[in-house]
Amino acid sequence: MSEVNALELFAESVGEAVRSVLGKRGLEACVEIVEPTVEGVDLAVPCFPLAKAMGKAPKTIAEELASEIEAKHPISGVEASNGYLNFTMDHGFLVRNVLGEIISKGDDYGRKPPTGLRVNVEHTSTNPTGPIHVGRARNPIIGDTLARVLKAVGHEVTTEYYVNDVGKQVVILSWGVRNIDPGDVDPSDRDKADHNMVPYYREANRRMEEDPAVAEEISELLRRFEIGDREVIDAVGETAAAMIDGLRESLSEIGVELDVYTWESKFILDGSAADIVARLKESEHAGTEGDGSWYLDLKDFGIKGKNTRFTFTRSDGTTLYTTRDLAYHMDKFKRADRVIDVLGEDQKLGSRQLCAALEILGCEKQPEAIFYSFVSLAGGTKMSTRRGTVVYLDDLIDEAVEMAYGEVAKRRADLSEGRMREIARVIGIGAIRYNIVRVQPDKQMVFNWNEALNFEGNSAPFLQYAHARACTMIGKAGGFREDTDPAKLTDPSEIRLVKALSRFGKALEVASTGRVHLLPSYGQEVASAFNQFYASVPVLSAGRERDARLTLTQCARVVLRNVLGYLGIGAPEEM
RNA sequence: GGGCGGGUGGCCUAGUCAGGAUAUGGCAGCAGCCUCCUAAGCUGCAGGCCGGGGGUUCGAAUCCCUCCCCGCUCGCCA
Repeated sequence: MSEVNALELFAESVGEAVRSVLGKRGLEACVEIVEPTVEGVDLAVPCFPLAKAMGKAPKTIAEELASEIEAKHPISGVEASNGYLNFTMDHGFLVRNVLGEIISKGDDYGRKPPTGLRVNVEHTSTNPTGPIHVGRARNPIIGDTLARVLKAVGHEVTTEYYVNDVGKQVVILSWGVRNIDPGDVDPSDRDKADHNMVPYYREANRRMEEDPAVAEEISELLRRFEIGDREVIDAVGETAAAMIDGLRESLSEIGVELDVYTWESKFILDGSAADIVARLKESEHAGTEGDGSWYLDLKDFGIKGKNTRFTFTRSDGTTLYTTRDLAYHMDKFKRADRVIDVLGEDQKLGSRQLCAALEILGCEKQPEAIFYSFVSLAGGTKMSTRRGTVVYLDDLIDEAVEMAYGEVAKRRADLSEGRMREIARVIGIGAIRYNIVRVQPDKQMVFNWNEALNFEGNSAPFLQYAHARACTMIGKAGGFREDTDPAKLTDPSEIRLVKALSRFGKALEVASTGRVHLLPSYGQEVASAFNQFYASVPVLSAGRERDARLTLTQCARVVLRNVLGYLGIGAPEEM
């Protein structure tokens, strides 16, 4: 069938039709085509901008133009309404093209051909000083979804975790794990590498604050670390690695696997951070306090405020976080054409400083950052591992899976225990991912158990349910012939569903520009349209329409499964 | 105090970049729908000065100005 998307073809035809009647009047106004908000219209052209040039009321213009435009394939109708030219798409064209395209492309429906562009997505990168908590959980979920969607639009994507194994917090943790007697701390609530270290981390912080000797010991470790003392670096690295193992397990639970783990200490050890320092010192924007510390003055780079300085070395000559991050970004640009960083909103200034410094270093490209606001607890409490005000991702997963199990057990007593557990995992974890990714990243979120565990309406289980329904129907059908005859798919619910399916490619494209929060709404739209179709017309017991309706069901199933897939959510065949 | 981001029915949320018709969905509420393909569903009802106030425009949730509230940030921290 057709390789060209029905929607695009239709939009082109509308544009041509309108341009043609305007051309007769000697007008070359650019034609604006909008998505209509009224029922039964597929595309609309507002005539308001034409009013001035034509010296007439928009309403009159619309009527005049409508009478001249001939509704030829694939346009089935043109109407004037309130100053708009309303176009409807030929039903047969729509149905045959959309269903035909889905059948011929299968799981590739909506995907774009390879672009050859290498895109590096850095996400998660949480400090290895504690388990992943819900406050930071947006990061892996947004990052992983973005990576999946970028692959869908044809890019070569690498995902990467930048492990912060340098710095005070991880040194404190490492000190705690080595120096605190297990008897001095309460055991953790969960026997898992990352959770097991939490009590030591809290206790180490407490001791450091209370005991100057401990504080001095930790400062000494830090000094040795930063001048490149192999023994200290290895010890801290070992602690960080154990922590990362725990984090990786949690990430894997929610369907997030990263391709590359890059350790920050690498840039100290291989001298690239020192090289960055040397190059920055040459810059005309560089300055020094005379005590050995160096900074860049970034007032010419759009950094405002009373302090436009970005310090890149301490007075003892050691590097700072952002300096090492510069070395890291230079490294990433050697490996990728586009570099995307998914970062917490607290990194905004640092990211701008990094971009400015990259420019100073002569780097032609800039990383693209996606910032997200932190998730807080009710009442605005910030999540903090050290203070113990925290909901861990692992606990949220357990809770969601347990609740999903209750729901499955309630309605599917016919399934085996193992099968019920399996389905419950996919549903519970899906609910978490969906609930987090559905919100625009820069909007602050307050964690709420009821919402996080919502299994209805705008939720992953809603999509999964529609998908499972489609699967059972096809299973029960026992074979059918593909039929895309438009004459057999005329119910409004069928047309609505086909239209929803036709927008898949567009939805992926939009999501790939960084607006991943729009993909869940698209999925919701498809699932909702499918459920309406399911409720409005019989499928298995239908007469001459049976094959056509099963074909539509099959197409909806493909799209639903793939939307869920791009969201990193499983699509069980029964639930 | 400066910078950046957010403020949309009781609650959550889309739309804001590229201004257009009765502002998108969901949750909770109310009223219905399982002798028929999974009721995690469907149908209907109710609920809004799109934070406040000015302005630009034929037209503003969207653009401009201003004020208010919330978050982040302004370290030789990471």
